[in-house]
Parts: sequence; C-alpha cells; structure tokens
Amino acid sequence: MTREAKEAATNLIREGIDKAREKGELAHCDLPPLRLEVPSEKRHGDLATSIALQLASKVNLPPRKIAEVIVKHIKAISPQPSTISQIEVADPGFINFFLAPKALYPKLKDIEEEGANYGRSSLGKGKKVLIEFVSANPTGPLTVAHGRHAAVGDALANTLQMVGYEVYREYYYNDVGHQMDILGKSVQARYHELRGEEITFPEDGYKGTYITRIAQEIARECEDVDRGDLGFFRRFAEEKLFESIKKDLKDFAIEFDGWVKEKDLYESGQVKKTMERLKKEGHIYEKQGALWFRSSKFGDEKDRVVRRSDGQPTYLAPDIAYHQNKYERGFQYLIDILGPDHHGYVGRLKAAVEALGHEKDSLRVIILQLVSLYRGQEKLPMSTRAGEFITLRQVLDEVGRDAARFFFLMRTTNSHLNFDLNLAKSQSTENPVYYVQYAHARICSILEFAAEKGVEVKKAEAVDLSLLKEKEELETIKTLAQFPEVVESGARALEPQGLTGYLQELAGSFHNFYTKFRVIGPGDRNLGSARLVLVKAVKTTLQNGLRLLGISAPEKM
RNA sequence: GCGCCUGUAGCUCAGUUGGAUAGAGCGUUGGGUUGCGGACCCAAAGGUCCCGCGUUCGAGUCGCGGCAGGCGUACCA
Repeated sequence: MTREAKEAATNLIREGIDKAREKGELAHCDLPPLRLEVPSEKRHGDLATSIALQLASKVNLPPRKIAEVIVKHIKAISPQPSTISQIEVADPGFINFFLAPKALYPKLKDIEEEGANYGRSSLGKGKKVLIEFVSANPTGPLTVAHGRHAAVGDALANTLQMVGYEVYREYYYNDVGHQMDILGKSVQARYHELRGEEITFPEDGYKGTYITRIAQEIARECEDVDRGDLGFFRRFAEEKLFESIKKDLKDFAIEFDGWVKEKDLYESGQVKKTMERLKKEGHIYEKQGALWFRSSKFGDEKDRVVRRSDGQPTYLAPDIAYHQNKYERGFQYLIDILGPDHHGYVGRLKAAVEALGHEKDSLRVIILQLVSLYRGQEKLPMSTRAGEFITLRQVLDEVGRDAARFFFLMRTTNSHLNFDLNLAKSQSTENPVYYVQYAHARICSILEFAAEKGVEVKKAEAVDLSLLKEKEELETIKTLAQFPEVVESGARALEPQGLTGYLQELAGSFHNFYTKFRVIGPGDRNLGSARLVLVKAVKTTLQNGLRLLGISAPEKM
C-alpha cells in the first residue's frame, strides 16, 4: 500500500483516540503500538487495525464499542484526507480503511519516472556488504545444491543492492589440504589405469566419471608426465574443475566480484597475523599439545581447536582469518550462505567475529537447507565422493536457466527443497516463471501493436488517469504500489522468496485485467491512453522484479 | 543423549511483527475469446494447519511437552 495512505490512516487513528479521550469516552491507558496491516480479504478494505481489540481489556469496554467511538471522532475531523474514501467498523472490532482511487494514480507517474529504479531505496545507507556464497571446493562439478546457493546468493545480492547497500559477491575455496590431495590421487590413479596399469583406486577417492575425463585430458595434452608427481595431478585437476565451475556459473548468469582461496590467506600472512592477535588477546590457549580458540567465552558451546597437536591447522584457523580479512577490506556487514552441514560452524564463526572486536550481528549466516533429488518417486543419491549426483549443468540443459532459478527461489531458505527432475522438466512449460514472463511478453506485444496502429503512447502526466475505474485496474495499481515494500522486506529478512510470489500476483492481476478489457481501441481514446500508462507500469515493475531474481524478461516467447 | 531445520489440500510449497471465512501452482472436474498472444481467464471439488497442554480478547504463527523425517554433534574436510 502506498506510504502516504498508511501515514494518513495512522494519523487518523491517533487523532480519533485523542479526541475520544478528551471527551472522556475512552479511558487513558498505555497505547499499544499502532499497526496497520493489509487485510487478507479485499472486502475488509485496504488497511486495517486491530487497536480496538487490543484496548478492550485495558479500558474495560467491548472492542466493537471502542472502534465505533474512535471512528465517530475520526469522521468528525475535517477536512478528511483525500486518500481515504471510507472507514468502517467490522466485527469483532476492526477498523477498516478503503483507499480512494485518487490516492493510487500518482503511483503510476512515479513508476514511469523512476523506471528501472522503481523499488530502489536507501535502507542500506551505502553500507558495504560482502556476501559469500557457493564456495564449492574444486573437487567436482557444481551440483543442484550449489545451484540453489548460486540462485539465492545472487538474488539476495541484487536485492541488497536495490535497497542501497554496496554489495560485493565472493567465492571462497579450499585449495590446500586433505580433499585436494584425494582429488589428485584419484586422477593419478585413473591416469595410471589409462596407461594399462593395475591400480588400487584410493578407498576414499572420488569415483565420478569426470575424474576419468580429466585423466584422459592429461593423457592427451601433456607429455612427459611424472607419474609420481601428485602435485601435478592435483593442480591439473583443480584447474580443469575450476574452468567447468566458472563456465557453469556463467551460464547460470552468476558473476562473482572476487575469488579467494585458502592458500592466499596463508601466503599473505593473514592466518598467522590473525592467530597471533587472538593469542595476544588471550583468546587462544594450549592444551594437550593443541591450540584452542576460547570460543565458549563468546557463546559457542565449547572451545575449538585451531591447530592440532600434530602441528596442522584445522579449517577453522583460515576461516577466522578470512572473516577478519573481510572486515579489514572495509566491509561492515558480512553474509555467509552455508549448507545445513555447516550449522555447527555458525557458533564458532560468530564467536571469532566477536573476539576480533566486531559486532556479533554484523555477520549473518544463512543456512540454506538441503536439496533432495527425485526422479519421480525415486530418490536419487547425492554424493560427490561416490560420483553419483546430478550436476547443475544437467539441470540447466533440461529445464533452462530461468525456470531453474525461479524453482530455486520459490522456496524459503530454511525449507528442504525436493527437486523432482521429471516434474521440473514437465513443468518447464507450466512453470510459474512462464506465467510471469508471459505477462511481460504480452505487454510488449501490446506496445508493438500500438506502434503498428499508430496509437500514441502518452506520458502519465498528459493522461487523465482517473478514467481507470475498473476493479481490475485499481487492483493492479495497488499491487504495483506494494513492490518497494516487498523488496525491502526481502532485504531485511534475507529472503528473496517473497519476490517470486509477488511477481506471480502482479502477473495474475495483469492477466485478469487483460482478458476483460481492451488496451488498444477501447472506444474511448483517453481511456486507452490511461491503460497504456498502466500497462507500461506493470512492464517496468515486472522487469525490475525479474532482474532482481536474475531472470530474463523476454519480449517474445 | 544434545543442537538445528522441517511437518499446512492428492503433489510441490506460500502464509510478514499473533487478527476476520488458512492461500497459490500443479493435478482433477466443468466452463470461457467475432478483438491487443489461449503459455491466458472464470468456477467447482479438495484441510483434524502432526498430536497435546499453555499464554492471549484472538494461535498455522508465541511457549512447554511429545511424535515423525532430515542434518549436525571430530585434534574430518
């Protein structure tokens, strides 16, 4: 709903209560916060408040009576704000406001003027935020789960940008350590196998066929391979896998601003520096030959090892250093998107952030829940190790980028996602994303038709918008008006999912209007002009919303 | 054992800081355009919001206790 209308209604309620108190018709008491909500049902108006229900027990009067008294005084105020056309009391004591169409029309002008900026706000105040997501280690191709992370992270980044944050997208990966050694050994073994040698494949090795393919590439591209040089196999595999990861991301329309690898953190001295600082400030101690971070002091369940007794650092050490590094680069607000297998990690990360003197809440961790894959009823195994998994690439090829992204973004972050390949495929033409895109394409088609017919598309200010009186027209404008709030609440909650629902609603509102009324040539030329303004506003808003989700807004389908 | 997530229509899922008769898509059934794109529109059927207790004027939403599924709980990565 428009902000102005909300303000006007809030003021009216406040005045009404004050007046009632003056007259002694309402006892004085602490006033609960005045809240206006959009009723779930249209017949309850555009804005409603339950203030009378909340006051009932405090002033010892039936809620309906209180509402009536307040409304009586509101109605005595003059002049009445022009944005509100009707105020009513409804059982059991709600006060409902109906907006005047007049309050709606300026919105269309705003949208026309703001264009691609419609929905932008300054909520973020230019704060620098770093959002880290995907961050898959290069031990295999990206999976469907990574796809979900990519889609959510990117949409979130776009949304935060829209509300005035300065956003940086980063991908972090571990390029040293045990996992990479196993990767190297796996490729090495396959290479030997190709050369016709008897091998024993490493027990914990990666069994996917992509490992064999990499070995084949080595055989094809490299001469003089030192078969015992594990480092060579590891580096080669890492490079190849990264190439494919980057290509997958590119085809999924995800662009990162930065890539950070674990090795950098060691080589730049960041790990050492950060650990020394923690040590100096007494947050690290030695026990049984290992170094421990005193994370329990900052709310974690227990202390954590940062260097094992054999002298090897755990993963926590570079992770702490990495987060410190983000702050040192000037970011004030950090977002990590992690899988549910990392939820035990959140406590220690937050503890580290606090120990290093940053506000605990400046780090927000989103735990994106699991993706389970199905093919019909059959649940598919998802193991990178075993090499049995569906890649993001396969999904992209089967269902397409836009549908895949929409599918990932329709769910809340903390609900498990059941991804049925059959369904995704069969729904590729029934997918709600096409419903939204279709609305956009239809509007483009209308505008094209207008051009063919030589119908002039006028500016909002040159048009009599008050001709838009139909229920469907007014509903559409109301929906348009909600867009900025939807974007803001998505940014606040770090949930891009609200936007997908909103776009479906807006598209529905438009389709509904479209099937009933003509835009080009409705008889009244001025009415046609007004409808063109409306339709263009829908187009702009659909585009803006789809852009935030990273989904295209096609002119033809 | 302990921690986190989930449980809402046949299926997949929404449901803001507690509000009125709990929603959408798919699927099912039945309708709709002398016209700007039928990938659309309208309608019907479909519910013990997992169970119980509590807080409240009011609970799908908050609290406590259960049940079920998933994921964690390492000097693993």
